[in-house]
Order: sequence, then structure tokens, then C-alpha cells
Amino acid sequence: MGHSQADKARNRERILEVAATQLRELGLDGVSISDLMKAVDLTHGGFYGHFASRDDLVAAALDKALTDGEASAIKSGSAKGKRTLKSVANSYLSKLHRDNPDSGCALSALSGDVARSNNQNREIMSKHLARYFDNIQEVIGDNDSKELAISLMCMMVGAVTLSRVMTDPNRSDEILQAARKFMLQLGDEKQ
Amino acid sequence: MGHSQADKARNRERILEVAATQLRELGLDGVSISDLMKAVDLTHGGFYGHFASRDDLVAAALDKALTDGEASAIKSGSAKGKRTLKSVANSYLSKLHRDNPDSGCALSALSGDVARSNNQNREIMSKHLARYFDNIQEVIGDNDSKELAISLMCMMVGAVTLSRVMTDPNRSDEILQAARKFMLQLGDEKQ
DNA sequence: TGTACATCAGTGAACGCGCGTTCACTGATGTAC
DNA sequence: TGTACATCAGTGAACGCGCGTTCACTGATGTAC
Repeated sequence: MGHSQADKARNRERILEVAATQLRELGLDGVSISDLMKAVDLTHGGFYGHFASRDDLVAAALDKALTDGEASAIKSGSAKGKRTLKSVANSYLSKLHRDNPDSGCALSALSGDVARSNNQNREIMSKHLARYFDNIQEVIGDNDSKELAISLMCMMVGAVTLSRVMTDPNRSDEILQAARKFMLQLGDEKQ
Repeated sequence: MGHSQADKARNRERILEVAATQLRELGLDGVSISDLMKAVDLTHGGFYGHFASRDDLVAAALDKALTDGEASAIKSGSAKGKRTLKSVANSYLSKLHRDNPDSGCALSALSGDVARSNNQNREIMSKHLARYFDNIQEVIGDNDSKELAISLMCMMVGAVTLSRVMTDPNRSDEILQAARKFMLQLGDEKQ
């Protein structure tokens, strides 16, 4: 492994990237420094050359996970035409999303953890959450729809979280299905 | 402190009760045996006379928290007339509920944790979750409203969780307010 | 009802373990001449 | 361009700490006669 400054910057990015996925998979308390560093083929001691503390890493990784979530949502829209309530619902409330929390929306994976975390983490998620609300409102494309956008975002986050709880696959699907149908009906009314 | 069999049964209940509140306040990983036992004025060693392991306690406390939640929802309804979508929304989406997770709904406090927990805990919450859905459906009082009931439950859970994340009190209130308004409008349509 | 004994609820020291963090060290990288 | 030296990214042993769990013990409770 290299020791150049460029290598260091690259390693920091790799640590952050793996941390952002582990965070969503294991929760705010679930990521361990030594496991994380093993996952990027480094030893645990090196960690503190990149981050001041575990808290510092978690904050940075949380921010990254939330930023990535926004980016991928916007990109998935531009890839196949304009984003609509339908396209948002279909991707957010999909089995693919439910079954892959580590690459999914950090709100669904971590909002419960962040709700009881320190102020810094709550602040970070709050900042992104406001933007997620705005994004949904834009998708709806109605100036008076802020409350609707908030309500639907809450519903999607709740649905994905609860669908991940349900042990019976059919009942888990049922939750996603119900929320999706609900949103699609609402989308029809809006058009 | 007593040593009789009746005392033991009483102590077990006290441990379970405190555990059920600490669980909602601190999360599945946040409850420590020695802190818990201190909170009921016992020493940590005695714990294993009541429960086989920490996992065993967490499962029992999770079940209790979820059971209490159902009971209090039903009781609050019968106290002041019939439960309606409006009365459910007003109590679930209240600041009081948001600000007191330890005595609130375990779905809002713990679904994110349980989603990545072991099968036993997921099973326990799944069982209650199905009943929560049924309860909301009963409140709506429409045989075809299962999907609606599920969607609204998801929205309430998401709204309370996200309102607990938001650091700005106004924006936090805004989330509760939006979801409440949404549900009340829907309640009007149903009548 | 009273006594002698067995049971067992609760105590608190001790255990191994994994964690976050520190630090003396190594050897490659970057720089000054 | 080549050499000598300083810097610094990464290593891995060691640290203190809190955790879940165990266990020998104490003394009150419950029981048998």
C-alpha cells in the first residue's frame, strides 16, 4: 500500500465510503473502527490519521450517506425522464430498496438512531431532511403542496422501516404495496 | 428489601417496566444491565435470577412496550368517546408524544433498531404491528380500508421519528402538523 | 405453635471480551541543495 | 539528476474502560416435623 499524500486522500475516501454503507447496515452504534479499517485493508491505528474520533467519522459518514441518497434519487430521475410521484414511489417503496439498506436511503435506515443521537448528528440529518422534503415538493410541482410532500416523505420512510421489521415476506410486501398504491392514487388526483 | 417469592415476582415486574421505558429512550443497544438494576435499587448480579440473558430481557421488554402501547391507545379512546382518525392523529402526532419517547409508541422509538435486530425481536414487533394495523382499520371502520390503515400507520410512525430528528423546533412541529392535517382531511372524506 | 433445616433471592467481587484511543516505531515519500 | 534528510502514512502492541456474565456467599423465607 502506498504512503503518498494522494494515497492518503484516496484512503480517506475509501474509509468514508465503507463507513457510509456500514452505518446504514449496522446503525450508528454498529460500526467498529477495527472492522471498518479491516474492510479497507488497513490497520485500526491508522484511523486517527484520518479522523479525530469515532464520533467525527460517524458524523462525516452520515452526511455522506444522506448526500449520496439525494444524488442517486435525482440521478435516477434524470436517467428515465422526469421524476413523478409514481417513479419516486416505485423506487423508494421497492423490495430492492427494502432488502438493501446499506445502499438505500439513510432516512429509512438511520432516522430512529439519529433521533436519540447527539445534536451534531441530528443537525446533519435535519439539514438533509429539509432538502428531501423540498425535492418531493418539486416532484409534486404544486406550490401549496409542502404539507403533502412532508406527509408523503414520512409515509415512505415509515413504510420502508416497518417493511424491514416484518418477518413474514408477504406481510412485508403488503406494507410496501399499500403505501405505493396510496401514493399512486394521489399522483393521479394531482394530474 | 424483601426476599420472598412475592417480592421476587414484584421485582421482575419492576425490572421489566423500567427496561421497557429505557428501551424506548435509549434503543435496543442502549440499555445496560447494571444501570437498569441500579434504577430498580438492586445489584447487577441479581439480574440473572430473573432473566436468562440480556437478549431475553430485551425481547420481553420490547413485547411489554408494544403491548402497553396498544393498551394505552385503546384506553385513551374509551376514556373520551369513540376513537376516530382525528383523535388518533391528535394524540399520536402530538408534541407530548414526540417529546416523551420513553412512554410513547415503541414503533416510533424502536422500529429502526428492530429492523436490523435478530429474528426474535423482529417477530415480536411484527406480531404487534399487524394488530396496530388492524386497530387503525377498525377506527376507519371501512372493510376495504386495510391499505389505507397501513399507509396511515406508516405515515404516523415516520412523522414522529422524523420530528424527533429535526433540531429546529418549528420545523419539527411542522412535520407533526403536516401529517395531522393530512389525516384530518382524510377523516373528513371518510365521513 | 415452635424449632431445625433447606431453599433461594439478592450481593458484590471477579472473569473475559471488544471497544475507542494512544504511541513508539517503520519505511516510503517529498524536499532541499 | 543525485544525494541526504525531514516528514509523515500506516503499523501493531498496549492502555483503560464498560460491558454481559459467573459464582461463592449471606441471610431471610419457606417447610417439615
